Parts: sequence; structure tokens; C-alpha cells
Amino acid sequence: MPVAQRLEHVALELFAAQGFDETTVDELASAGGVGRRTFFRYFPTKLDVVLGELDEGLAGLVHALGEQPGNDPVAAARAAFLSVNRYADAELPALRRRLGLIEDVPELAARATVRYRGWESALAVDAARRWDVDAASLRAQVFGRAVVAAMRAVFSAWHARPEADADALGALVDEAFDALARGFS
Amino acid sequence: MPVAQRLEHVALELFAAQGFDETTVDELASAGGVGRRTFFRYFPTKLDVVLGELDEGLAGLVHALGEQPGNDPVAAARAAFLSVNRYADAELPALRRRLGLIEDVPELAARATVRYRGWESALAVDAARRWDVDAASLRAQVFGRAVVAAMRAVFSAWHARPEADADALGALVDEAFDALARGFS
DNA sequence: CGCTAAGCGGCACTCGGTGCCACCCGCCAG
DNA sequence: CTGGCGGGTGGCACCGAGTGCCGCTTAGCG
Repeated sequence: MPVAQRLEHVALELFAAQGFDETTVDELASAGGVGRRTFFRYFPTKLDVVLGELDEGLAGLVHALGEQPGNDPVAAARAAFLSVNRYADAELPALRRRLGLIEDVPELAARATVRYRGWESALAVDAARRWDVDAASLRAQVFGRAVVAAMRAVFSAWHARPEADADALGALVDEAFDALARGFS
Repeated sequence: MPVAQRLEHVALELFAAQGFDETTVDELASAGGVGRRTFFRYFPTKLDVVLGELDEGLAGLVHALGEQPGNDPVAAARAAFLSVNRYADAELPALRRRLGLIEDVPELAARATVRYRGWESALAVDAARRWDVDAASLRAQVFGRAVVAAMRAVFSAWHARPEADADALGALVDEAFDALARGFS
């Protein structure tokens, strides 16, 4: 097992057992069988052990957006999100643990939203293209941020239901995008 | 001038002059004429010097939401935001500096979004009440987060226009809420 | 005049994060 | 076989944010 993956696994274990703040980097490193200095070579920050692959999604999202036809950004974003967030059943428990940590530890939630900024602007750019307006236009910017906000709500709702599976996630995504498409009035 | 206010003023000065990360708490404290330990008695974190009063808005927002009639959450939220975000001309430069810092320094942006969580849930609760649904319902949650997302976009757009005044801010708020009300499809 | 209570701030400590450098290893050229 | 060479490693010293402790000053009051 590669070092990074082992560290990640061990870290989620320790965080779940004794809490994020209560676990020092020294513990993570020695539990992973490496030196503290080496730990920081694999993860720039203690926070990044938890977030890790969450933003690999960005490249995938951009790609998926590019493949969607039509000039309805909502439909495109919905399809892109559904295609990017396809999880195998075996991945769900780890996903749950990650989401739980991100919701509980404010610092992690904060760091996660920074990651989402890339998504927001990618979505804004895509919407601007389909609407044929400037990407800096307020409507496009609001769209990008609102979509990410909706996705945060989806993950939060999914995490709150202990037995929700991958299909349930898809259903929630659909519901959220319906709301965005139709408006709130 | 009270200590907290003086520290805040001096801090914004120093951050603008030499950057956020490049300014240590020691500098802030001695520039404000207090000891380092005292600084942390007024601000739990270096970050909070910048964000400071930003979340005093929460209590005001909740109050303003409570005063809005009708069962359209978008209209209520729009009115509440307009009433809370009434800035005097003299406050605008300070607001600009704050917004600039929050946009530029990722750590500040992150911390700010944590503050917004209170707004998100307040808005969700209000919407749930007007729609007569559960506050935990996905639609209400998406609404709360989308509204805050839209407000972030508004502040960002306003900040990007160097000569925008308080009226321009109101116009942007209206535009953003129109988008949320009508939907994006 | 003495007592008390509250704000102040020095000191020492923990922990996250970084720069530097010595070390160990496998690899390749001579 | 040997002598360099390069990458991964991790120890060490350092910085800055944040915290607990405690002694000091000072203002207020009986």
C-alpha cells in the first residue's frame, strides 16, 4: 500500500477515534510509520488528509461540463455532477466519514469551501458560455456559487440519512437542481 | 478610542501595507499599544480582526427576517438583506478594504464562510416557515445556502467595481434575488 | 488607608508548518 | 568492484498562532 494512502487511512481512523483537533501530526506520522517531516511531504496540511481527493473532482467536473450539449446550464451542471459523483458502494463508508468530519470540524468546512471556489468559477464560465454572456456577469457568478451551495446542501442531507445509498444521492441531486431551475418564488 | 476599535483600524492599515500573512500578531499588538496577550483577549484569532463586525449582521438579519410579511421567502430575504446592508458613505472605504482582504487571503475567505453558516440556517428556517415545510427539507436548505452564495457573488461584484456606491450595492442585490426567484433555466 | 476585583501583559508551552541538511538507498559509469 | 549521483527520508532548529498561568497595576469602595 502506497504511503499516502496508508497515511490517509490511518488518519481517518484516528480522527474518528479521538477527534481531529485532539490528534497531532506526530501521531499521524508515527501511526503511519513515517517521520513527521515526511508526512508534510505527502500532505501540505493536516486538513488535506481529510479533503484529499475531494478536489480531484474539479478536473473531472470541467471535463464533464465540456461534454454536455445544449444551452441550459442547469441541465449541463446536473448531468456533469451526476457523472462525476458516481461512487461504488465500497467507497460510501469512507465518503460518509469524510463528510462527517467536514461538517463537524469548522476548520475543515472552511478549507473545503476554498476548494469549491474552483468549481464555482468553472460553473460560472460554463453558464456564461451557454447563455452567451460575460463570465463576470452577476447572473453567471450567482449561478456558479448557487450550484455549489446546492451541492453542499445535497451532501449534508445525504450524510444526515445514515442508510442513504448512491441512488439516494442521485435523487437528492435531482431535487436540488430542480429547485435551482424553477426558482424559489 | 476604545482598544478593540483601535486595534482593528491599525490592523487593516498594516494588512493593506504589507499583507496579511506578513504581519505578525506581535506587530499588531505593539502598533496598537497593547501586549500580545491583550490582543488575543479582544480577538480570538488574527483572522477575526478583519471579519469582526461581519457577523453582528446575523442578529440583525434574523430580526429583519422576522419582520417581513408574506409567504415568499425570496421577497423576505431580499428585503431583510437590503435593510441590514445599509451602509453610510463613510463606511464604504473600510468595507472595501475588508472585502478585498477576504477575497485575496484564502484563509480569510474560509473563515468568513464559517460565519455565513449561521445566516444559511437562519434563512433556511425562515423559508421553511413561509413554505410550511420542515426546515431540514432539502428545498429549504438549498434556499438558505443559495441565498448566501448569491450575496457572496454580490459583494464580490460590488468590490470589483472600484467606484460603485451604496446604491449600486442595492441594485446588485436586486439583480441577484431576481435570478434566484426566477430560476436559472 | 487597606481590600478587592478586573484588566493587563509577561512567560512558558503546545502544535502546525517550513527550511536546511545529513543520511541511506538503488543505479549507472568507469 | 568502486566511486559518484539522485531521490526519498527524517532529524533538527526555527517561526508564528494560540493558550494557561500568574503576578502586577489600578480603580473603586468600605
